[in-house]
Amino acid sequence: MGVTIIDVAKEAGVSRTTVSNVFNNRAKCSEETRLAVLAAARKLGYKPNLVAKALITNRTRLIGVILPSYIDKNTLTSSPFYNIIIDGIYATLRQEIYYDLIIFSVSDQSGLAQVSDWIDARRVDGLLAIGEYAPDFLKDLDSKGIPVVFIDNYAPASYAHLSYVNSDDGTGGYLATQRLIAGNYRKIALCSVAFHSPLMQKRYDGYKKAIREAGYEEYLFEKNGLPFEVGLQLGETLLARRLDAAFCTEDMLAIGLLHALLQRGIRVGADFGLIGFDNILFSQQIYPPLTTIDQNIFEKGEAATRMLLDILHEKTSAGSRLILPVHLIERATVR
Amino acid sequence: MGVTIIDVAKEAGVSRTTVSNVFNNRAKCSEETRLAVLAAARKLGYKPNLVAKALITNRTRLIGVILPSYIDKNTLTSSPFYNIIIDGIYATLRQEIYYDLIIFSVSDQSGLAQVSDWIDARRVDGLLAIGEYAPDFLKDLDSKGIPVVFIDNYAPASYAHLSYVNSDDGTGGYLATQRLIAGNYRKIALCSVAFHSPLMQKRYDGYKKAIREAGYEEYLFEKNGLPFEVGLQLGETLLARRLDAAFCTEDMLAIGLLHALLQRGIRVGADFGLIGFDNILFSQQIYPPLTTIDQNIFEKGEAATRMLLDILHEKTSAGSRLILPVHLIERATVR
DNA sequence: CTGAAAGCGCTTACAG
DNA sequence: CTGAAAGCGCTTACAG
Repeated sequence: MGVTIIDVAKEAGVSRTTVSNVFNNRAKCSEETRLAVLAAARKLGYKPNLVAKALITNRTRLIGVILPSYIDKNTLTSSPFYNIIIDGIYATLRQEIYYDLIIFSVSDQSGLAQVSDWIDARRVDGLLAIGEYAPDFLKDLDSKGIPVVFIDNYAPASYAHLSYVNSDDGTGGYLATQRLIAGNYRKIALCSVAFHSPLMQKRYDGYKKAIREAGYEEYLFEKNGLPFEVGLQLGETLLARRLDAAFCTEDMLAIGLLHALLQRGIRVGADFGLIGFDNILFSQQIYPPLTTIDQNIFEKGEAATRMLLDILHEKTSAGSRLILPVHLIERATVR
Repeated sequence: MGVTIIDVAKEAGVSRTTVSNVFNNRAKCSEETRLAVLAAARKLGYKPNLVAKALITNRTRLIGVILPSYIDKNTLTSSPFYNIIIDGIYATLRQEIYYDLIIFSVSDQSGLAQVSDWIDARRVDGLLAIGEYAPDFLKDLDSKGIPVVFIDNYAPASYAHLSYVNSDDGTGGYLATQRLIAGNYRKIALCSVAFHSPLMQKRYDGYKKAIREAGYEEYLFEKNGLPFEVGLQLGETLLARRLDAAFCTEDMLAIGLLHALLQRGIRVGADFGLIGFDNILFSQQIYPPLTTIDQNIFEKGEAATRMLLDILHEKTSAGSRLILPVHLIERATVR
């Protein structure tokens, strides 16, 4: 530590400008000096200081990720969804040297102001945000002058500097419900957490459409809380109401429900149809494996990151929108 | 953006030193000027620039986390363990204002050099590292002059600047095996991935001890790969060899095995005893819920972070070691 | 209690 | 092709 560009310049017998040029391969310099600089740097163990570089260039090469963790303190633990997204983000970022991630975890709505300050303090180059936030916060983000790409949030459409990538949630809800109808189940529930969010409403729209087309009746079960726990509690309710199928708006909810059903000796698939949404890894690891709507979460993370990077490099403009396709994954919880 | 400490100083009619003092509440200044500075800052929308601050103070308030992802690109997705750790880290960090996390994900052993450069470039204040690494890399980390705290790595004991927090792995293996013996199973397998790592050897030691005390025979099944997949494949093998119980050195392995067993119509618990290790959230969400060894992963993340922070604040010295207790969680996969 | 000055390690016009 | 100089936004002795 402590060896700076000046030391390298002295050692190589050139100016610091030249050293800087070599390291950023900007101005063309003779191969001779280039080698001399590199040799001096290696000899001295010189490591460029990104902090100093960030100060002068006004670019930190830091991407902030905003995660809503007001649902539960243990965001990552309880939401497999976020993990896949983050894996997708990393996979993309790793291809660009020296872009790093810094995660801002929003513990509650009142913590939003703190996150806002944090973003300013760290001077991140861009932002990736997952999920829904208060309108004021969106407005605040929009005013920061850095690109932000949302995942699973339809609101950015009304802001000039916010972009988003979402999945085709409506079609997902439709496909799931249609499959249940095709499986000859009669009383098909829609189970949801955060039911009133725009995202869930789209999934509900799909359900509604399929139900109407079949001339069936709607059965809505919505409750707030941790998805798995809600699913667990819903088992009893659905059985008492004599439902024989359920489309759950997220996998963890379906997995909780599956647990409750299995516990009561129900033969899921044969006697009760169950479809989730997300296709998290977990959904195929449980037994019986869950039939679900795949929304390519990993690719969603990749796409959002690619979009942000493109905006940063001015290959795309802010305010872009992308909707990714979904499809049904047949497994064992539907006959 | 763009408003600096100088603007605030002008607006408040004081020097920048005073503004700096107010924001870091260092030197005592009159309440009057303090208020004036704060008012000016608010009026102008001043946000301190952590990058500039980091350059001058030589402290970035950034903690690096090193994650081994050479097992699988999708580290977070496939390893619930890491998520809990990271949640624990965040929970602790959030209590200290302006400490952030930057994650270095090691894609393969050859990527180690890159991670090393990265650490230097970002000038992180300290490091948290999870899992096992090549000896050369440990040596390299040790030489960086910043504190690093390991989780699940026994090697740091031989380095002056590396600390660690681990679980009582030996006792865990012992408790699990003992419980299986008490359940009257006769042929108890030990299933493991990364069997030759020091960590797994400790769990194996516990197994061995219990098996010997009971006068039983050892049955070792080890294979490298993704834990869940290995578990899935092991089902057939164990059944063919007429084993009637298994202690799996990690939950995801046990969950894969459980899946394979259920698929073959085995009544797990009644006819086959199964115990995992970790107590990830998943282990209680599956059906039947998994009997396992709880190692308090969340608290491990918290403890490691606390330790790092204490070293950073010179309340503890580098080279510390902490072993956390484990205990058996009774659930449904053992009779 | 407050201010003038030096400096952290880099980049970037601008000359030559 | 290479160098001298200014400056990014802050902190920190040191005077007063």
